[in-house]
Amino acid sequence: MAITIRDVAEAAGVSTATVSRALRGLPNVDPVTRDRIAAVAAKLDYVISPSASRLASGRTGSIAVITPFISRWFFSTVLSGVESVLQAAGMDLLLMSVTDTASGHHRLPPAPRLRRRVDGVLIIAMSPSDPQLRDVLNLGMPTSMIGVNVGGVPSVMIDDVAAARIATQHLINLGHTRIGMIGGSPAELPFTAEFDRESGFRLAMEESGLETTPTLEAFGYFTIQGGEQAMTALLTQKNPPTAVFAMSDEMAFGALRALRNHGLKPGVDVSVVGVDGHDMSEHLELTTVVQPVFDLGRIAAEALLVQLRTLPQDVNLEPTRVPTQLVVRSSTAPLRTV
Amino acid sequence: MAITIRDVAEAAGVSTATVSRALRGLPNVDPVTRDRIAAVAAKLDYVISPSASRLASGRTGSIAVITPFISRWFFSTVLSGVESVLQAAGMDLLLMSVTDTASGHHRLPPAPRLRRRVDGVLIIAMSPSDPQLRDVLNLGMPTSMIGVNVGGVPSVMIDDVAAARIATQHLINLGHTRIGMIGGSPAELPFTAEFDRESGFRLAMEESGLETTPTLEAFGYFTIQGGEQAMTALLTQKNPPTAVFAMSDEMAFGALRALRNHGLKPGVDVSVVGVDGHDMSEHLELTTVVQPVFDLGRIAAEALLVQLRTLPQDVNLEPTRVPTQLVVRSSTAPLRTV
DNA sequence: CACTTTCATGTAAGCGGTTGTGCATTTACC
DNA sequence: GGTAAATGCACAACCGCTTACATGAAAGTG
Repeated sequence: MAITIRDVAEAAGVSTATVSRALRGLPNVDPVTRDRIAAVAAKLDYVISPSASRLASGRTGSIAVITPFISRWFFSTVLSGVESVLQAAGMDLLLMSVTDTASGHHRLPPAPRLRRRVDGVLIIAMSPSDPQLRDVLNLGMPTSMIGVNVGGVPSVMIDDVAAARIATQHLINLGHTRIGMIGGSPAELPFTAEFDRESGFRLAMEESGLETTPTLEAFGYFTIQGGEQAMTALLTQKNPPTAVFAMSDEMAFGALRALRNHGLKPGVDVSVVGVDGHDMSEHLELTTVVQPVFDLGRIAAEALLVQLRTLPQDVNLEPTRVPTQLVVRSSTAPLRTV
Repeated sequence: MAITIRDVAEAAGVSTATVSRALRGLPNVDPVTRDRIAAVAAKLDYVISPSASRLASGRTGSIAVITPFISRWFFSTVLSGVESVLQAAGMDLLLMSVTDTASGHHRLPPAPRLRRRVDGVLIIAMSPSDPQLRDVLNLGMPTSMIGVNVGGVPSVMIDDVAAARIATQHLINLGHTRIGMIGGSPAELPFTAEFDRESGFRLAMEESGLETTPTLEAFGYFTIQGGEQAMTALLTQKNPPTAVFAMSDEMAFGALRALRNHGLKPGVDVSVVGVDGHDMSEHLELTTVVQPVFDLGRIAAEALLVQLRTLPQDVNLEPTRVPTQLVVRSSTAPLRTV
């Protein structure tokens, strides 16, 4: 049916072995022969059979990307960065989400679907304590992680502690002392970012001798809706905060909305700062700590490719930290002196 | 090294053929034998080699998803819907973007990378006249498209003409007569949606005996930024519109921002309506024609799976239309009588 | 010039499954 | 009880490529 390497070999008057070597650019092939083979292959419109190549070589030429969400801004932007690198490298990108986007419940665990199927795995922001993550890591295949800190596995991330600290410090510098926090969730499987950003928040508060009170902390589940509810909860306190640190821009968006619903102006009545550098943050005038999300994906993918060509003992296990930047907009402003 | 089907066969005292049939649930296997084989396979922790299976059977068990963008809301949401179906069906999802997200220039065309690699292709919102799309369709493999209308190829989409017409009619019903439009781009490769939404807009205007003037039409390139610039251009006309139909929510967001920058209030000074039902549209109080984006992906993926199990002549080539719904929010309001 | 290297290519044994064919052994039927 | 059909399973030929090893020729060496 389709053209095989044998057809090319016959047409070029060589063996299939030579065709295989010539087409893959291996050494020890006469340049003249190589050109002839290339010409014949092109004329016959030959394309290699990936299945056969994979079976024979043991390499799949594909990478699995495992992510808890596909359509959320952070995840799709990371994915975009990953894809740009893998496409350039000629690698296939297998996309697998870990949770059911529609119903929220967990799907088939990814680990069994990975074995013998991909050369490496790229994991986006799963919880370090997620058993599914453990299963994947136990596979022992080349792995690269984004925003997850697990010892002994290469990863790339921002310094979440520093990011949260800078954001909080910014509020403190503006004169705020009653500062609230909108976190992720009280669940037992926190993301690395969630954990670290909380630390950064507390650290900044402590450094300035400010108190953190549980009543000024709420959970927004990293969604707009959740952020709105969290902010509403904070605003209905007896003594509401004058400024709020939200762990993500999307929660901050919700917070801004809650403010508006209460007739309050962001930056005037209550300051809000987020973390992410979401596409819409500029549009909504949100002060935020911008992280290079596309680059996070790009760098992690590149690290994985390097890993595939490197001896295990030479792999860099230290987390790669990428820089962040505080971008101040009108959602934060000096505390109004009453 | 790894456990093969032969190991399982020996341990179970049968031939590899029987193991193969048993594990795949094929008929003509004694239930007792099947159970024994399943038990042995589980005990040995056997996983099939996809490469070998693919080579032998000719089926790859994977679907390529081709999309011009990964991180934009519409595309990542569609992708999410696609993924949910393919994952449930045990199919591998190969993600390929067509344009270089970083630099904007075109990458390797997808067609050569598709041959012998996937069982089917799913295409999201490419231009019907894109030569790359032609190349892919010429491959003659099972294909399903989302938001693209090309004769003879199964597709799923909303009725874009109707959606635009309803949105425009809504503005007309509110008493507006000077109605502007923010379209995609003046490029020679319009998306189907772009083309049809323009038709819908003109149709609604004509039906009501209203004039469309080129000076009240601008291009927003389907981005927030572009929408903002387009709206700014419209506002600086001698006789600016009192209402604007934007072809997408993201452009509408930009339009809202432009209004704010000019000290104008959406719904009070100028009404804005979009199309999409973007996550943020509720948050920004944008009136919009909601389309079920996740379902678009889900339905297209299901149609593709059906196609893989159907004779070519039985494939439904008529575009599947999914319903939309106008959601009215405060960005649109009756024309202020001066 | 005899001898060792190097280089270009061929030979053939896999890689790990799938599936058409054939052969017993049951089961069904009259 | 004899024949026909159905069932359960093994045999073995692939699927299309990769790669260790073999081979012969050309090039380098003292």
